[in-house]
Amino acid sequence: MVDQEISASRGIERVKISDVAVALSLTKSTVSRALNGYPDISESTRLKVRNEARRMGYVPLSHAQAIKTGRVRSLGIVWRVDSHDGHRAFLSDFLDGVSRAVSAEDWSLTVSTADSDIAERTTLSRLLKERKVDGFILPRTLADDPRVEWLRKEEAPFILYGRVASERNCSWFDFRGEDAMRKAVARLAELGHERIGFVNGDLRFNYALLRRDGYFRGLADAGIDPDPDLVLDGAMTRESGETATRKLLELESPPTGIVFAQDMAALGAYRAAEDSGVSIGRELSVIGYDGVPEGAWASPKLSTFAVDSRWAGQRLAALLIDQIRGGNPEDLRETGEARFLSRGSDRPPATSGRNLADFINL
Amino acid sequence: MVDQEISASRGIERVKISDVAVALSLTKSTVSRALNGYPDISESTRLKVRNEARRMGYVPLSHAQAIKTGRVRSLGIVWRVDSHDGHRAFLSDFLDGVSRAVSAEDWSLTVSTADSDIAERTTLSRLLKERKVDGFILPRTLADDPRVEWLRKEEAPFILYGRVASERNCSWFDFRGEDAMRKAVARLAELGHERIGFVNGDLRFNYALLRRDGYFRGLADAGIDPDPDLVLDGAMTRESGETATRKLLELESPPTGIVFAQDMAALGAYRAAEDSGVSIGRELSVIGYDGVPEGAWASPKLSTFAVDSRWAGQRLAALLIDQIRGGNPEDLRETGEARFLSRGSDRPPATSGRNLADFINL
DNA sequence: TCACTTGCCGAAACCGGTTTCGGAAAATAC
DNA sequence: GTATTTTCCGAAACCGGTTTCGGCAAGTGA
Repeated sequence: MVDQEISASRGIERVKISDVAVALSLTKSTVSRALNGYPDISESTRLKVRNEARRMGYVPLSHAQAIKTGRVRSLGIVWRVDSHDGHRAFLSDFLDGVSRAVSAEDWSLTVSTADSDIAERTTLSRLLKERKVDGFILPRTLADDPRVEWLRKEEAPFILYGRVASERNCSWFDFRGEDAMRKAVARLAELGHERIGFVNGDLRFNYALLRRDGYFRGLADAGIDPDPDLVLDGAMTRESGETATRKLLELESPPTGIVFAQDMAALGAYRAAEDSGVSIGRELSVIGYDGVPEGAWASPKLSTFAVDSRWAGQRLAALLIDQIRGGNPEDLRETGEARFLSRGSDRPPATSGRNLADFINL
Repeated sequence: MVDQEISASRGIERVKISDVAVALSLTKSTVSRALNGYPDISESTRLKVRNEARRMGYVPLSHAQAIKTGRVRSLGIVWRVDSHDGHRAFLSDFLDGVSRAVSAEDWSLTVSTADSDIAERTTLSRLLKERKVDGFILPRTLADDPRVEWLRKEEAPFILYGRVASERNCSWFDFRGEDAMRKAVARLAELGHERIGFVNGDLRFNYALLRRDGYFRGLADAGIDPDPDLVLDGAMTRESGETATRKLLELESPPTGIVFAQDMAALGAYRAAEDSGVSIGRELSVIGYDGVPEGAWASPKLSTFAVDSRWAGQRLAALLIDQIRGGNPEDLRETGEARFLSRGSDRPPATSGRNLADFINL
């Protein structure tokens, strides 16, 4: 009676592994091994255990498991909030992808934010020391990323969103932005553009180096000599994209088409063009990269290479879990392709001999 | 020698509480109580322990603590990805706020996504059963939210982002959107508008009910009779905002100003206005709510009531931690004020006797 | 001086799982 | 029919902390 009152006031009692064991007249060690698929448990008892556990609503406490296994079944992400907001639009999709992959394996996701390098390092360190996570997904990969060396030293599993120079012992997922840039140049060249500019992001990021290479390969493919005046970098926001575009338009011989390494910068071009009385799509063609939703609301709509952030998150999480389970990091690398969305912002140059009819029959 | 090889191959050994104890010739129980501030430890040993622990780099494993305390020091959020993307822009700021508050207490944040009610319920249940989190932050509060009843039954701590009808035993943080709507109407009325429309969000959400009340109070304040034709709901995206605006503009006696419960819908008005040959800010005034970054890139810039999502996240996390530590849920409620950003989209009506000069001298 | 607190720490139980080890029963080999 | 595996499960240690309990030594009061 007293017991009942106490348990009533405490609410629903958790069912623990020993409860399942008692209900089946087994020991908890047998129940544990049955549920975890050990080979020394007969098929019949395994079934009995599994059914009874389900019936009783037994779910092991993850931290109780972790104390012996050393695994908390959780991945960590530290999201940088200090930089350009270009990537903000992706966060929702990206997290959704990670969450899906993680949930599919009954793992979970721990998210933190940081507004500086040291804050990020501090957070990584804390999550690792407290063992809140078993490994990290690292967004925003730098060309020479100090996190890589540090996490190697700490012997913490991790995977990069983006590739990196020092390849040893690294896993990653990345979209082949260089291919996209190359195709973007090819596209503009086919349309008849001969002066094609390139507005890159911050060169500290590895993707910027790759995309620059892609741009130059695109030029080479088309037999166009590169002009250093047409290449700018450091533009990852609308504001800086606007500035960069203005600069290019003020050249003696301005470009008729510009490839942007990032959509947000490309959207900045719209205002610069408007101010200069240049019409996007007619006097100035623009191709972006990322596929931000705003691109569909610009007029004309921004032609761009869209990346599937949800897919990236999903693959990153799946690959990292594989690695934590013992997979060889260097086997756990994947890349994906950015999908071209042909919309209104890329057209034949106004000064070109070709006209719209030619283009349509292309 | 062999030991050394083994420990070398295993890498850096974790320092555990017993290591600290041995180093100080104490027992681990003493070390534990010293670090956790028990009163039966002398000040001198407390200091010695704290210093030595720091020196040795001791950090307790969170799951090892959890097994006895029952607390994992982690909050959970299930983010809905199936709805309108109006809230996506906030996610980054919101998570940043939560993360800050949570880190300040040495807690962490577990994030999951869901694309339906049952998926959300399943995820909440799993996180709770496995005890991955000690409590939940619930975004997107419905007027009659089933999550509330369910979590009460499960005896899980939670806090709402948004208020709710059944107040018993609930904590929340919310911005007073109703005040903003009221002020928005007042603002338009002062500018001389007499026919003021209202485009609301989905009425299943509690904020929509509150904001509608605010709109009507604003009308009452200004002595304007409400006209049911001027009130629409269900618009939380650009598309639906566009449609709603079109409908209002097609009325026999269209509004000269519209208050939107959400910025994304308000931005849809820009396209509707453009198509109708109506100029925003001259023939049609518009005031939004949310403060999405896109508003600053519309022309004219969207006047709006901006909410500080980072602050919301911060307060929600702090209040929830208080609750988990034993605070009374009903004492843990806060609201905040949305900040008005006066920009270009609200002006005196074109047909008004007042002209711009009057407005400036207002 | 002796009884009685008080301050402070050690010993040990405990949390809820996992994993190792050993042994009984059943199956197989000879 | 006995010896030897094999199959399958129980017993107990273990993971790394926290918390309860008890007791020693020093301090206090009469």
